[in-house]
Amino acid sequence: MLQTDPKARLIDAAIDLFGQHGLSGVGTRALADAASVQMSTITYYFGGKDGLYLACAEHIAAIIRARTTPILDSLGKIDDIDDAKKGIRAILGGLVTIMMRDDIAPMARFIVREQMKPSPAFDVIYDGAMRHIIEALGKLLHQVAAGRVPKEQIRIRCMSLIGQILAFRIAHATLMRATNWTKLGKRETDLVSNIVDVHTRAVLDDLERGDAS
Amino acid sequence: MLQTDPKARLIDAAIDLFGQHGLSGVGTRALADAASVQMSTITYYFGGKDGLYLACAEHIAAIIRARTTPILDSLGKIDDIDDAKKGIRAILGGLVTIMMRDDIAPMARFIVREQMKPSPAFDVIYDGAMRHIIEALGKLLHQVAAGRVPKEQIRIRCMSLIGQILAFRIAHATLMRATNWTKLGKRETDLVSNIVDVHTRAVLDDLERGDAS
DNA sequence: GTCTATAGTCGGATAGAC
DNA sequence: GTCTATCCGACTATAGAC
Repeated sequence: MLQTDPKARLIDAAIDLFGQHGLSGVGTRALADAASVQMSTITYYFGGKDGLYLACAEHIAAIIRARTTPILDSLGKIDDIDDAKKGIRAILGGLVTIMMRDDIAPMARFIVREQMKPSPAFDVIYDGAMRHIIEALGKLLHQVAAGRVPKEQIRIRCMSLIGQILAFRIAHATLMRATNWTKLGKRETDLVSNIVDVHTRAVLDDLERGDAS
Repeated sequence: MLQTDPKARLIDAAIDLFGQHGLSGVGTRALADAASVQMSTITYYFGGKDGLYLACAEHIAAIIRARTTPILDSLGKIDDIDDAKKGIRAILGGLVTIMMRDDIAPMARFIVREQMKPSPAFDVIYDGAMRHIIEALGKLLHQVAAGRVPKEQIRIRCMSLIGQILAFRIAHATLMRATNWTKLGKRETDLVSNIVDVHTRAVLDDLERGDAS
C-alpha cells in the first residue's frame, strides 16, 4: 500500500530510521528524503524532529494495541488452571509471531532504544500498550500459582518469560552468528516459536507444582 | 580508583556515553569533557571518534573475558548429566550477577546497541568474549539432552536461556515500572537471580526428561 | 604529550514566496 | 499546504605553538 498522506509517510520512515540510528543519529534531511517530503514539512506537521519522534511512539502504541487486544480479549473469563496456562501460552505465542515478523522489526528496534534510555516516548508506549500485556500475563500467572506466590515475584517471572522472546529480536546479531542463519524465515520463526513454547510449558508446570523456592 | 592515564579515562567515559546515547549521539567535546582531557587527545590516542569507539569494544571484550573465564574454567571435565546441569546454572548465575551489577550497566548498554545495529565493534565483542560463553553453554546443554536434540535447537535454547537474563538489563525501564522498583539493589538482584535459576532448572529438567517435541 | 585556534561540514529551525 | 533559501549553532578533524 503506497502512502499518500505525508504525515503517515513521515511516521513510517521515521520509525524505521529512528529505530536503526536513534534520535540523534538521523537528520531531518534524511527523514524528509526517506518520506519524499520537504524538510519543512516536519516542522509544519509535527513542530520539529522531537514532535515527529513522539508521534512515532504514539503510532507504535496504537499498532501494538490493535494486534494484542484481540488475543487478550479472546481469553475471556478464566478460573481453571489449565485454561490459565493455555492463555499464557497464547499470549506468548502471539508475542513471538509479532516479534519475529520482518515488518515489526523497525518498531521493535525503536522500543528497545527507549527501554535503554527512556524518554517521554517510553511512557506513551508503556502506558498505551505494554502495560495491558504485562498485567494480563501477571493475572494468569497468579492463577497458575494458585495465589501461593507474592505479586512481586509474579512480575519478575513475567519479565523473564517475555525476556526470552525479546532476546530473539534484541540479540538478533548474536542469534544469527550462533545459529549460522542468514535470515529469519518461516522455518526459523517456527523453530524459535516451538522452543519458546517448550520452555514456557516447563516453567508453568514447575510453577503449578509449587516449587517457588 | 582515580584514573590518571588519559587513555583509560577516555575509554571509561566513552563506554558510558556511547552506551547511553550511541555513536552519533555523543560529540567529541562531551567525550573529552567527561574524561577531563582535550578534544584533540582523542585524535592523538585513537585517531578519531571511531577509533575510540572500537577501543571501547576491545576493552569490553577483555573485561567480559576476565570475568567469565574463571567460571568456564572451573567447570573442568564433565560427563555426568547432573554436573552439566550444575555447570549451566553456574554460568547463568554468574551471568545474572554480572548483568545486574551497576558498574556493568554501561557496558551492557554498549553491547545492546551493537546487537541491534552491528558495526565492526560487534565482531570484536562477539569473537572476543561471547562466543566462548555460548559454546560452553551449548556443549553442556547437549550433554543434558544426551545428544537427542539437534545442534540448531540447542543453540536456540541457549539464546532463550541467556535471553531471560538479558531482558532484565535491556528491558530495564519496563522492569522498574512493572515491579514499582526504584533501584536495583541487592534485594532486587537476589530476587531476579533466584527466579532465573528456578526457570532454568525447570527448563533443564524438562530437557533431560526428553520432551523436545 | 598537551593545549589553542581554526577550518570546513552538517545539523535543525525559520522566513517568506507561491 | 508545499517549496526554496538562508541563518546560526554544533560538529569532527587538523595545524601548529609550547
